[in-house]
Amino acid sequence: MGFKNPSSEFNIQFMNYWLVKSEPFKYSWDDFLKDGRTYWDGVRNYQARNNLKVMRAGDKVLFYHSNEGLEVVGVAKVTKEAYQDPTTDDRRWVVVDLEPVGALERPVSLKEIKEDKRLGDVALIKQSRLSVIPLTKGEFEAILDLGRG
DNA sequence: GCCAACGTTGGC
DNA sequence: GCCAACGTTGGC
Repeated sequence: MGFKNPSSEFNIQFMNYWLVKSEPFKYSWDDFLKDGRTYWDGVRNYQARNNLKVMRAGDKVLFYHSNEGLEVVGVAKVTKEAYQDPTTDDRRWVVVDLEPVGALERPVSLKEIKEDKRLGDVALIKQSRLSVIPLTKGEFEAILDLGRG
């Protein structure tokens, strides 16, 4: 999404939207709030990695609790674009930095997402094992909408 | 705890 | 390049 002007550093970029998964017993939304900022490490899947690589500073990211909770709990934003994953020497893997924006007033469950017509194509449903998922603006806003209670 | 879905690996 | 075996993820 978006396009570059190759003749300068000027970079016109549309906002992109994402959803990332975390198992709350490993790294929860509360841990994230406490840290105030984190690098999103541990991605070891090429498709998810490719998604990390095209994230741009300012992109909005929904924070989803997998395995336990099974719900979207908050919104984050990208504060630093992809760089070498500091937890490995393997050059294939990258992280981005994320900062919390705010919790949803009400968590949005996987069940609700599945039941919402606007969200029928979300990879969260179609590709349940992918841990970094692109969303359209409409999908992102639909989830925020559900999170307003 | 089980199992489906899917990615990766390795033998051929 | 195919495919079986295996490992991992994540929902139930």
